[in-house]
Amino acid sequence: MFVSEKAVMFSQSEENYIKTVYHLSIDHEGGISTNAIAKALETKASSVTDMVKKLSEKEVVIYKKYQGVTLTDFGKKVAASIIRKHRLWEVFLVDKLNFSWDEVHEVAEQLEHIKSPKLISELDAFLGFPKQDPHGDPIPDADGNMHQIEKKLLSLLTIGDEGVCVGVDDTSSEFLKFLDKQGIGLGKMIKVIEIEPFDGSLVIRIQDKDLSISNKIASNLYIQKI
Amino acid sequence: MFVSEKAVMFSQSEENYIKTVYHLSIDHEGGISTNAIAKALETKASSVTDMVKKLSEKEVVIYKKYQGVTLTDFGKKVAASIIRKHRLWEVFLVDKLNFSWDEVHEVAEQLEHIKSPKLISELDAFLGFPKQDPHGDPIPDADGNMHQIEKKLLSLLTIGDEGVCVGVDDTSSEFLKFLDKQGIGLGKMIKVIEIEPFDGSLVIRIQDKDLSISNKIASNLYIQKI
DNA sequence: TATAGTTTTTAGACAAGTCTAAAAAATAAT
DNA sequence: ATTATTTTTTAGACTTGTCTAAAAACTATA
Repeated sequence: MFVSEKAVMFSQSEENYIKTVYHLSIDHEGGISTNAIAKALETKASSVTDMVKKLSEKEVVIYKKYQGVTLTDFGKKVAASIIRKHRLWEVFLVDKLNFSWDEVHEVAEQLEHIKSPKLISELDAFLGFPKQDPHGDPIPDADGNMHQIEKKLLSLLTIGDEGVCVGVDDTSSEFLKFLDKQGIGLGKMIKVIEIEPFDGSLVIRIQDKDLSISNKIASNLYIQKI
Repeated sequence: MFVSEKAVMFSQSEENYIKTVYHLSIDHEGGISTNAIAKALETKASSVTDMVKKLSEKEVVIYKKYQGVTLTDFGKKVAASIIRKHRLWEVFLVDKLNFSWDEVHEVAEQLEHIKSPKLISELDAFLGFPKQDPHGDPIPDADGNMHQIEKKLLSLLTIGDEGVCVGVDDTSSEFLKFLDKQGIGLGKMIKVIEIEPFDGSLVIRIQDKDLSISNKIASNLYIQKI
C-alpha cells in the first residue's frame, strides 16, 4: 500500500510560524491576519506575507491575499507535533531538572525544534506519558489529538463557586512568579468569596486564607468547577 | 573589578566549525588547513575561508592566510563547552531514553546547540556527574577541563597484553553495531592472544571466547592496560 | 630555478529570512 | 459614494551561510 505521509521538513522559522498560527486560531473564527502573526512573532507584516506564501505552497496553510491564513488539516498536525514536543520538554525540565514553571518556556522554545521521533516517544515514556504540561495545558498524543479538560476562567465564576486551579492563560515569568508568591498554583482549591462590581476584582479563599486579586489576574486563571 | 568574560553568542554553524577545529587539532601540530575542515564538515574550502575569517575577528581562532587555523584559549573554552553539552546529552539518551550507543550522535549534534547554562548544569547533576560519554570519551567539566584517561589503541598492544576496553575512535553506527554483534563493548576485558604478522589482524580473548578481528577494527578500540 | 601541480583565497552569485519604503487593497467615516 | 485611514502586499535591499569558477599562493619536481 502506498502511504503518502508527507515527509516534508520545516525550518525552525517555519515551525514558529505554524505554531503561532495554531495558537492564534484558538477562539478565533476565520483567517488569521498577517498583522496578528507579525505582532505575536515580533516581526514585520511584510516578512509574514513572504513566509505565509511559502507555507501555502507547502500546503500547510490556506492563504488568499488580504484574507488572512488558516491551517490545513496537515498544518494542524504539524502544529500539534511541535506543541507536543514543547510541552513534553517543559514537563521534563520541571519534573527532572528542577526548573520552575516560569523558567521553562524559553528553553522549550529551543528544544521543540529538535528532530528525532524516537527522542520524543522515549521522552514521553520516560516522563510517564504526561497529559498536561506544567501550566495545565494538554499535551497532544503522537497522532496530534489532545483532550482539553473542562475549565472556566476564574473571572467568569460567581460568588460561592468552587474548583481546582487547572491552568493559566498567561505564561509569562512575571505572572507565574506572582502566583508563586501568592501561593496560587495548579491543583489548589479556590473558592469565590466576593466579587467587587466596581473593578471586577474578587476575594478568593485558598488554603483557608482569603486573598484579593484583580480581575486581570482572575482572567488568566482556569478553574475546573466541582 | 571588571570581568571581561566575553558574552559572545555563536550560531549553530559557527559552533560546528569551532568544534571541528578542536577535534582536528588533537594529535596534530600546527594550524589546521581549510581543506581539512572542509572535508570534516562536508563543505567547500571557500566556505571555510569565509567562516574562518569571521571566527578570527571574534577571537576564536588565529588565522593567517594560507597557514591554517588554530584555536585561541577562548576558542578552546568554547569548543569544550560544546563538547560537554554533546557528551552529556549522549549520556542522557543512553542512560535515560534507551538509545543505543550507535544512535546518539545525530541527535546530540542537534541538542548540543541548545543555549541554557542552567539546563546543562542541571542535566549534569541529574545524570550523576558522569565523567565519560557512551563511547568512553571524557566529558569536560563546567570550566572546560577534561581528564583523558590512560589508554592505548588495541592495535598497538603485543601478545599477552590485557586490559579493559575504555573507548572507541570511530563512532559510526556501522562500527558500533559491529562491536555489539561481536560482544565487544566498554568495560569488557580483552586479552591479546595472537597477532598475525601478514595483515596485522589479531585474535583476542573476550569473555572466555577467542575472536579474530582485523587490524582496522583493533585500531579503533582503546584499551586501558592492567 | 623554472615549471607543474596542489591548495587556498577571491570574486561573484544564490537561497533563506528579514527589513524599509512605497503601492495597492480593504475598511471606516463623512 | 467619495474621501480618509488602516491593513496588507510588493519591490528592492541586506545578512548569513553557502556555492562555483577563476586567480593567487604555496609546494614539489625536474
